[in-house]
Amino acid sequence: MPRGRKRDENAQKRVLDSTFELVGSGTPGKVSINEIAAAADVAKQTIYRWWPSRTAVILDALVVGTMKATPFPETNDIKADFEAHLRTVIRLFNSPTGQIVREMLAEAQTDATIGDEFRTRFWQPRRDLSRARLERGVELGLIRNDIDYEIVLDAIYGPLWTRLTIGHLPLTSAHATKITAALWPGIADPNPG
Amino acid sequence: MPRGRKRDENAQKRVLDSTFELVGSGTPGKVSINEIAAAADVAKQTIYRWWPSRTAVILDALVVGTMKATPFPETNDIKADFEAHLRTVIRLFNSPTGQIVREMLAEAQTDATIGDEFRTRFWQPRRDLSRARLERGVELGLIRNDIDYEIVLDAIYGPLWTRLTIGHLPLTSAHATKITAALWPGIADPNPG
DNA sequence: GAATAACCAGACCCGTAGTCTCGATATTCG
DNA sequence: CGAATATCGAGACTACGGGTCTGGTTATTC
Repeated sequence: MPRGRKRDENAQKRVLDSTFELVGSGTPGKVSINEIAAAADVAKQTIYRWWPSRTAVILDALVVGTMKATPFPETNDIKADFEAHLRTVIRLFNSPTGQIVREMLAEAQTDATIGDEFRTRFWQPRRDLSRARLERGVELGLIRNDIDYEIVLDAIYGPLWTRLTIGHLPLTSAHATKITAALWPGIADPNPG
Repeated sequence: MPRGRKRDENAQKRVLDSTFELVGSGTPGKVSINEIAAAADVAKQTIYRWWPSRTAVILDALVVGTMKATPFPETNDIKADFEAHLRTVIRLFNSPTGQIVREMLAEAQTDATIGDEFRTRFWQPRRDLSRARLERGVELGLIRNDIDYEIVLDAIYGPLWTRLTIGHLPLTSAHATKITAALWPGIADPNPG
């Protein structure tokens, strides 16, 4: 048995919750570690004992707080599945989580390590799910077997990503349908079965 | 005639050049104003006399250094025009300019004012050109007249933007062709003429 | 030659990420 | 119980960057 005082799991949770709340609340400007510590009612040192940097805390808050937020339905209507999935992503991007994603993205632009972690822990899992669904569609004969998966995935998520990060136009759930509709002619198998 | 010493246009140019060079060189981490001042051989105060903030300097360096970098060819083959345009954008994103764009994007995520300026001075001009080209295609009967321009534009630039900012996969000029090919079935007028 | 405004150099202020110290509190083992 | 260990909170401290201010100098106009 390890000696010494036990780690306060509750404090850890308060840190992540406060981080999610503060960063996600759309407060203009960056959220400082001091603010997080104060909001979580925790000493700064306690944060740095368990996370290596401010950004690591935020990424954890993002991943933990989004664990089960973008499910991928699995029916035989793959197009409808994608629409439904995109709607959940859109809802996510318009929620506090979207704000946290933007913050992580910002950090990732000038810190390659953060970029790696962001991709590994947030981006790739969703993308892998989506790719698997495309592959399944090919098996079922619903999707052309000569598509370039990575290109199609970029085309699916790219529009959402662009609106989230550029903010040139709002992102509404109607876009799930519009994007799917725009892409499907190039994806659907013209000779199904 | 205004009294006093004239503004040193050359110093201004050195600032923008040094900024472009430093930020674009892919040096990991942020470039500080002190570094820019030193590289441009200019006093820090001289920079702040002509620009309101560090970010404003970088945005200026971006816009000035990219003025004529993404031309849009105009032939009767609109699809080919788009491919050519995308190739220039891809080349741009893979050049030092891409690094500067990422830096600006990062700042824009936590500063709405910067976001506005970035959109107005960098993003929208290219997008407007592109939209005009789409509209022309509709006039010529090459493009469906029921497309949602904004959705199509997002679909065109989204994949490039995603690869630049996420970096999950490399962005090569071959993507210009692939993206256009993937989108065109949903764009081209099925009954041309 | 006086007034003006830019220039360089560098001190200075302030806020933030991250470290360090210290005294208090849990927990385990003997 | 008491020694050893590891956490905790509080807050001082360092390092550094954005941005301001001061002061001495130089160019320009009247």
